[in-house]
Amino acid sequence: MDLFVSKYINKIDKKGRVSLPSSFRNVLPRANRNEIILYKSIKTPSIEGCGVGRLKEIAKRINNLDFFSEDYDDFSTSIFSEIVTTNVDKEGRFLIPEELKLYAGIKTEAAFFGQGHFFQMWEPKQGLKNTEDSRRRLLKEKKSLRMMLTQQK
Amino acid sequence: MDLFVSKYINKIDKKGRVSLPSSFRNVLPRANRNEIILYKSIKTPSIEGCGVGRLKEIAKRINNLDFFSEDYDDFSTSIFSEIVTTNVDKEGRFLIPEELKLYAGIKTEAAFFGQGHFFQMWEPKQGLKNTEDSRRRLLKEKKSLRMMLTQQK
DNA sequence: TGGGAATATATGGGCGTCAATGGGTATATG
DNA sequence: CATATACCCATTGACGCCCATATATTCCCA
Repeated sequence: MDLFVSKYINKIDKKGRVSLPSSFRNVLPRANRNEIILYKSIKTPSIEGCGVGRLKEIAKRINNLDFFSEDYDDFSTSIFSEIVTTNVDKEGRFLIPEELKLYAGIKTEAAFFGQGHFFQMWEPKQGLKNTEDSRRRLLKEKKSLRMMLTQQK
Repeated sequence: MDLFVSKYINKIDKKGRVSLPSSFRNVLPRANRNEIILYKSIKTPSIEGCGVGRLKEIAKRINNLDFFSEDYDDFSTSIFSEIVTTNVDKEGRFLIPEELKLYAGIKTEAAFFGQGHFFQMWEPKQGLKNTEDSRRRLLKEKKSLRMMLTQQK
């Protein structure tokens, strides 16, 4: 499986380390399995993460913008300076930068939610509430959910 | 990782030295890890920097402008004639030329902002404000920032 | 197929190494 | 000779690596 799926709740130890769920580690390419990138989610108080390969794609896209435009600077600043890279140790653990923990309200535990090509980290209670909320929103429009799930390519 | 990412705030000591963040040093090619180039940002009161290899890329960008336009001369002059090279010592520190420090209003601390293929140095408060402003501008067009981050290949 | 052994995962902690910072001294350069 | 800059050494705290354990999972063979 090369997608981030399912959810896990892991503890943060005294040193601030937290285990990246094993199934998530397996999504990372073998070459860069010891480094991930993290950044603040745009729409929610959560942290998003993924492998470094994705960052290189983003870099390519930004590089294609007009170098002398204001958009270039805005994207470059908002993305590259806000992204942090973190090393995953041999046991599969990593450190969440303090600023990101604050942003997500994470203290002693982190909830990991698979999102396909990336994953989210939430303060457990808020994260679970968010899943309920989004499920509820979807069910309000049952029709579109059914379409989404049954539609063939 | 071969890109300048994340942000750091480092102190400038009595002698005027400041540490280039370790992760930035690793972006520089092994061969020229003790030399970087610095120049005034065209659009903001900040200093931009990168490895010497990047010079060719800058030249290419400027060359893509219309040769007979006023912009061509302006960019060419403002950038190339203003570039200074600086040595990074064995501890990873370098000196910021006085003129550049004045231009950016940097005194006792410098904030480093990763920008992908180069980095920016700001007076910390101004730099943080600039990031906020950038993000605010982009969030007005939420769609585009989200696209940049999540779009697949 | 049942049960024990081997393996993997999440977690805890010791310790060496490295990054950021400070300062002394030699060397260069005008 | 005076000032600037590079090299050397030292300190502190953070982080990575190693080792250890408990629980969960998989494997394998009788």
